[in-house]
Amino acid sequence: MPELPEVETTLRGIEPHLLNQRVARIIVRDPRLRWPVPTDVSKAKGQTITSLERRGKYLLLKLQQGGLIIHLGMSGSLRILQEPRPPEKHDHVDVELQNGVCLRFNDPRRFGAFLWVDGEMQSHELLRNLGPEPLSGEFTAGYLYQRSRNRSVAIKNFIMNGHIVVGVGNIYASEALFMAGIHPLRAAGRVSRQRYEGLVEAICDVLERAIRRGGTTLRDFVNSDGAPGYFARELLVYDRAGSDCFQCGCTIKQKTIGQRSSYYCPACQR
DNA sequence: ATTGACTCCTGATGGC
DNA sequence: TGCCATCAGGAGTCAA
Repeated sequence: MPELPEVETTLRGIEPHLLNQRVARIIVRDPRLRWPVPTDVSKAKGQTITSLERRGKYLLLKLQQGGLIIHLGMSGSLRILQEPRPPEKHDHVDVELQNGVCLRFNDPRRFGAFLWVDGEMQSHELLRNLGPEPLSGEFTAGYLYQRSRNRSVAIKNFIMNGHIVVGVGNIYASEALFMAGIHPLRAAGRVSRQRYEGLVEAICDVLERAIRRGGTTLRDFVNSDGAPGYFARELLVYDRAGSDCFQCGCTIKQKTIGQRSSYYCPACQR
């Protein structure tokens, strides 16, 4: 479910409640996530949370010694509870603070992750080989152009590949390709340098606007207050199959690309 | 090295 | 009401 804007929204929501706070204990009700929640997470007990960061769609909670990696998968969400509340269905993990606040991880589909790292977090296997942050200076047309040479993979899959660039998921990939006028099936290696300029601009623009709206809620995304995001009303193509293209008026198409639904305008995107 | 298919899991929705 | 098929904001893993 959550892409970069939704994870960023979650981070901004939880950070003020967690930063510089001490962990009282971690309760694991159901360790069966994407990987089993390790018993090591109890090492957080008694430690202060020294920083919270986002890397792609991963949330990093750094402690004095080690840290937690949290990924929301398709259906995960984090909530801040100011006072104790009985757990509900799929509330798999709680991080209880000594001041009584609780960070609660809920994930119906259990594709998310809740992991412990002993040493430097960025050297963790899951993070080590990730591509640049799309909203950083490293993410440029030149970079995408160079990485894409001689590659036949569809441009939509290419920009959704976290080893190329992090954080761009199924919604924002469709949106950015529409904004840049690029057909989602076009081979990444057959996109010109100039059109990569437009694509980089589109990716940054759509992600920044989505963050401002608190992310996209299509079905079940909620922020750390339990509120939805409001970017869905600004989507140009995603989930609009059969509707009129806002740009040219012809019909938005839906096609499965790399086992994911993709939306595009066959006239505007080439 | 790249690629594409498969997999994990629960819940919502729609057709019959 | 029930039953079944299909689909869903991710991404690691495997085989070719």
